[in-house]
Amino acid sequence: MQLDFGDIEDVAGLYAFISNRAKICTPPYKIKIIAGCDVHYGDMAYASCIIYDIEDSVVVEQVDVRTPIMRDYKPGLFALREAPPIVEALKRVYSDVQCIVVDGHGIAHPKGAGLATFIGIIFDRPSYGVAKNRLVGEYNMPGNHKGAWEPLYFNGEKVGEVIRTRANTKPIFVSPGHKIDFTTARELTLKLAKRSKIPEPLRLSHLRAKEMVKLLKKGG
DNA sequence: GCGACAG
DNA sequence: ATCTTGTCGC
Repeated sequence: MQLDFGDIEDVAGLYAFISNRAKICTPPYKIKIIAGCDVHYGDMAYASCIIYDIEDSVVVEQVDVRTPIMRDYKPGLFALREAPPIVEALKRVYSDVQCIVVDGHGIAHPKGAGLATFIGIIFDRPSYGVAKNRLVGEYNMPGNHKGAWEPLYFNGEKVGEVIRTRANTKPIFVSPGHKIDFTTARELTLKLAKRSKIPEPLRLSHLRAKEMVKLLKKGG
């Protein structure tokens, strides 16, 4: 599959390709090992992948990668900028990852193909997205207690959920990327929201990616 | 034309 | 996302 989105000419075709292959279904196994991936930017793109054991609540592997920045950020085309660095990091993961969670949306996207969907299709694994802000869709504000949630609708279809993973804090937007269902994504999200409203693997990869920018700027 | 717009 | 310290609040 074409992974160099740097100079893709048929962007619409690529999004249709990814969107058409996205499947929403229940994983045939219990997810124990999950990968959280995030990217930060400096002179280059710094991607961090944290492999987390859900049952034992521990990090079992960590991968850092640095790649050139191929595109600017454009709402709706986030995956073209963010996916390449994450793909490079995930290719170097040794563990047998059963699910991938990324900072962004899954099918809750104008074309039904957000970053989480791209990553899920590329690696043919369950994936979902956790975003701090809405991109598309309408919803009602969930109650102010941990676990409260409301469906997110777009074009008459449910595309995600707005979940309160922590009281007195803005809810987050969770949507399936590929090979996962709403309930599984929600349960994983709530179970992994420990130290912050953000799922632990994502919170840690976020911190690590930010740290990399700081440490590897000039030399490294 | 105007407002919205993942990170 | 990034440029940026201390500070208010749970």
